[in-house]
Amino acid sequence: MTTIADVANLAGLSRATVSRVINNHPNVSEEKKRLVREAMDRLNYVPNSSAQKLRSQKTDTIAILVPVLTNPFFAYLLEAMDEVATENNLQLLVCQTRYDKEKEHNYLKLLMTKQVDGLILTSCENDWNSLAEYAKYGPMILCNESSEQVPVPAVRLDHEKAAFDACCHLIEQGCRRIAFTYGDTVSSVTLGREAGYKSALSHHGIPLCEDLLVSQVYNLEDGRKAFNYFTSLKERPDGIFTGSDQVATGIIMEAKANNINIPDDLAIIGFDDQPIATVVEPALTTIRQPIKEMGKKAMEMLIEAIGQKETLTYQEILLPYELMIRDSSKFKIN
Amino acid sequence: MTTIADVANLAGLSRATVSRVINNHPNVSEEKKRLVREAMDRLNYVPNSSAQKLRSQKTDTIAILVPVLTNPFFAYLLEAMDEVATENNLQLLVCQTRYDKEKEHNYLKLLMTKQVDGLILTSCENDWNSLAEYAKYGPMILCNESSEQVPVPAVRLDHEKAAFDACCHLIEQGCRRIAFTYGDTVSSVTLGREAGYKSALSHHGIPLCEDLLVSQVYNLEDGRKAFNYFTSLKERPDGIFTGSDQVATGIIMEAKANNINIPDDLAIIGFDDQPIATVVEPALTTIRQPIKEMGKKAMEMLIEAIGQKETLTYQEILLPYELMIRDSSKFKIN
DNA sequence: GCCAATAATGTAATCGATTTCAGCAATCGC
DNA sequence: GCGATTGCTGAAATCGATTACATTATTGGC
Repeated sequence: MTTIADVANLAGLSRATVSRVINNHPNVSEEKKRLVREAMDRLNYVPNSSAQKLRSQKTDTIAILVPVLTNPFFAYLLEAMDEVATENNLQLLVCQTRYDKEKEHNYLKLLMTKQVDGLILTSCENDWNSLAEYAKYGPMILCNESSEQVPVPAVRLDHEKAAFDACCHLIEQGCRRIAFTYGDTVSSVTLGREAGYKSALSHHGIPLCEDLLVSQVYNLEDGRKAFNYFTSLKERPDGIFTGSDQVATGIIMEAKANNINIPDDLAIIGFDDQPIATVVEPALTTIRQPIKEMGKKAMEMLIEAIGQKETLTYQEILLPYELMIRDSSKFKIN
Repeated sequence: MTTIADVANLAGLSRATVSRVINNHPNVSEEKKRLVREAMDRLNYVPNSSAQKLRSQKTDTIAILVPVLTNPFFAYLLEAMDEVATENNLQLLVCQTRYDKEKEHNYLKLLMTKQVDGLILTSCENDWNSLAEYAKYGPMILCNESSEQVPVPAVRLDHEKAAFDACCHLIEQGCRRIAFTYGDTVSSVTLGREAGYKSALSHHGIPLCEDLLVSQVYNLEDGRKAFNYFTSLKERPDGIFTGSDQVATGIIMEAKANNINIPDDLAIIGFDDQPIATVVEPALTTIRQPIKEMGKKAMEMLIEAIGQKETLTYQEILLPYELMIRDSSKFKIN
């Protein structure tokens, strides 16, 4: 392996000068610059980045924690973050937690071990206290999730309000037994949506029925299962607010396979407005999140935080959402 | 920041001993182990990984180059790789090239700068020669793509044969003017599929028509555009073999919006058998790739290559595929 | 023409770990 | 009871860069 010393020798200069050329320091004569460049070319030299990181105490790498990449919501979020990151010459370390506490813990340690300059959390399995612990070691931003208990800024949308709107829409369309499916029990996203769901019900004087709340529902396949669970109930729901377009799509497909009419027998609302929402038939009513802006904003905030070196505080940036009303929830009245 | 020296001081031992405890070396007495562990706990010590990497000359990190994460094919591939990687205590550096030559170059440099122990390429923008150049610096595996010109093993399926089968199927269903959409022009995937497409046509004595070959078609939206291009032709195709389920879905949706009957007016075949293939109506005929096995296999081979330190050679592992016949291509006859 | 300021370069310390080597103590075999 | 082996520990070199400081050469002002 060729090192900076080899280059210095070949160029007949000191390592310091070579380093200055690498880092574009001023005060290096053109003549020596040329010599160094030639030597670097001839030796096919590339600086060892572990050494650079160790010495300079920064990594130019940012960790993004996502539960899974196969959920398009997170894929699009990552894409947006990646855009901003590469513009700023930062690398992205993509970490899939798979909704696993321990995996998440391990990835959070990246901040402690100085393997990354900062970290963005898009979902959270561990409790907020332990998160706050990690936040001491380096800048961190919450994106999608949020908690007042953590001294960390958050970029997200108002899931409570969004869920409230979605459920009110179902009620206005005539639904009276509304189910709610979600993924994680501890996530702030879930808690917000659940609160919105419940307040919409009580706001319209509809009693809450625990049978209609289903957790651990993440993807298309889970959606199918959820549908079958609901049809197994004595009193079936006539509307479902799901936490994801994938789930909603799974429900619709299984409903069709079972000759249940959507939306007349069962109205469905998804979340995210992913491409699949307009592919499935009937097209899915859903809540559009400004994913791109969310990812960009989170990354921008992190970059600023890294630059400033000040300790972060709790702060929330709420982004707008939009209820996209499509056929899966329409004309339930009459 | 607390270092190994701080721990050594507090424990009243040398740095060497602390290091041994960290790395689970034998020949450290239980007594000292305890002392070290206590000191580490008390100081909240975590080893600095840049220092570890520099000294040990390995990173336990693997770079995966994908064009985009929003294409589910790559998302699922990554998921499979991630599974094997985490089992082996390896980190994944996910790199999105966005079909950009320069970005790809930069990511390939990770191998030279020793930022990663190995690298998997799932698509390739640059020419094979320059790739071979990078391959000198560390182990590399091609996954999905392949080329005899690069001394690197490849895991993929036989795209030529798959495309041949797909097109023969269209022909058997009665299609006579078959279009072909693909993404990149230089990719080996495309070249293989194109060859299969052409040989299927000539095998059945169907003339090739350049109008029916369309490139730079990647996603749902591109699929819609492609459809509109095809309908603008004087002689429209009666069957389309696309390079991706996303594209095929876009075509189907736009066709429906234009009252074109699928498959009677236009038969469609996708590629990958992504979830969306069974969501769209009519369900999409497509070629199922064993994505999970492909990702796992590629990662396993890379891990082995990293262990062995031998120079790699050209080698191909072909995985089986399956033509999933669904409604988008059925019953064209009569 | 002299002194101060500035530019260009080198020396050596440093980042935080791992690992070789050597030293010492304890154990073993006979 | 003595030499050989084994187990445990520390001193110091090392990985490959960056950078504070020192040194020398050059320029500028008056």
